[in-house]
Amino acid sequence: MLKRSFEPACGRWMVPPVNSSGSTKERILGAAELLFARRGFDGASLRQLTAAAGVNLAAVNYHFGSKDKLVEEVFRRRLDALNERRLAALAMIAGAPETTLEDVLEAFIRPALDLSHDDSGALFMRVLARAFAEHDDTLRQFLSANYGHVMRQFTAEFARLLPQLSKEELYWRIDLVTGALTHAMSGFGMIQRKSDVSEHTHREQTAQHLIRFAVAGLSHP
Amino acid sequence: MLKRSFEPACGRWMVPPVNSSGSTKERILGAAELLFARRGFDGASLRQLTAAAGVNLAAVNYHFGSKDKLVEEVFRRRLDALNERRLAALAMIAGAPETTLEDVLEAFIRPALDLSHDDSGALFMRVLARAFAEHDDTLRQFLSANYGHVMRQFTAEFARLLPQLSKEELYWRIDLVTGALTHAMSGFGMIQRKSDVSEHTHREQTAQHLIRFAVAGLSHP
DNA sequence: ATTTGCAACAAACGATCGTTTGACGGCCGC
DNA sequence: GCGGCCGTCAAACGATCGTTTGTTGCAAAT
Repeated sequence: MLKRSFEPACGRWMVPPVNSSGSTKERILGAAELLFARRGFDGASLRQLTAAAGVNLAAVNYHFGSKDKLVEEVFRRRLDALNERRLAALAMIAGAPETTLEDVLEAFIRPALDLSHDDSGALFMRVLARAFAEHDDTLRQFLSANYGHVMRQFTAEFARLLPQLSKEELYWRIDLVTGALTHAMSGFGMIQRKSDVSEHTHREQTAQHLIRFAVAGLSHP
Repeated sequence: MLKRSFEPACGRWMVPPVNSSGSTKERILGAAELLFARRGFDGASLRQLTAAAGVNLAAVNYHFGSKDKLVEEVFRRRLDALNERRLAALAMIAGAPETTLEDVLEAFIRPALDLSHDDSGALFMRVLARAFAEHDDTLRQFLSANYGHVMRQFTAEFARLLPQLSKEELYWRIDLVTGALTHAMSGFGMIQRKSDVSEHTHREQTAQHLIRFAVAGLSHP
């Protein structure tokens, strides 16, 4: 396949440094996050993955049952916490008369921003973006079945704050915001930020631009 | 891997109907577009691909040299024509005093819209969206080396029409617009449009929403 | 002390991968 | 008619894939 980025030297494929901390399960999940982000779900093999995690090849099928189940677990581990915090933040402001669009967007984006403060969390954002682009039916059904209610609650609040928009118009705009958001978030954990700004301020800037952009896109006449 | 959509019956994996028209090369390119869109570059194997095209397995390596070269050719075939039309449309309006943001966005989006009027063109939009999400270095370098000048010319025109924005601010907004655009375009060729609107009007609506959304996102205070 | 159960391991399984090979047939210029 | 090229084909190549197996070490329970 298209030459992957880090295989030139070191024999067949270079193995990221072994993360020697944590249980076997956690080491696998961490390595999976890294390699799924870099090479995709198909592109990352269990052999690379287990080598990077410093565990035996059979450990994946032992602890997770299959590669597909591992993929689902990678999502579940992050999304459970992420969406819980999103809903908590939304609950603080939903329905209040002084709530603004910015507040709702902040409630949605801030937890993702916090999550990506540690490196592996940032990698997960790229995994998530990849999943969106994959258009894989099984994966989409899994995500919509387990986390669809989150998007539904946020949509309801958007609808309250934008009563002038028809339901269809609102869906269109939210969909486009989702695209921009996914695109921006997937940039986390990349190298291409300006080297003179810290990763932290880069993320903060991203969030600020994203929120102002989304407000404009959602509420334009 | 994650169960793919169409393998339940028909033995191992179902083969899309053989496109019996055109040369071997064109049949391969057509089938590649379909399967790369559905299963990704890694996920689509040459055996599925050649079976769908109704050609021999060895034909890919004979006509294209390798699978990677085939991937590049899939992009080149569409992007050459697409970006030529984009630049032509831009040249008609660039620099003119009465040109609006909508005009420039229209020049960028309309050729993609026209391209996706035939089904395989629409599929290519999903392939393109996938490539964006892949973050594959080789593929990105190929795209930026061959078609980077297009984005540069459009950026220059955006800069002219939005003189109040700093260069950095403009880049941010264009990046976010790109995300929304990619997201929306990748929806072409999908099943999930409302069944009571034709594919054609669906694309037209998408473009209209997209342009208005992008104008708001680019020019907000 | 013995049994039970869990986790890790090397090794192998059959399947599928991208690619290469060598033979076969049709078409052209000579 | 005939040698040379070109496109197609079945078959095979070695590599790598996800998964399974059987064994081992070890700690808790009996």
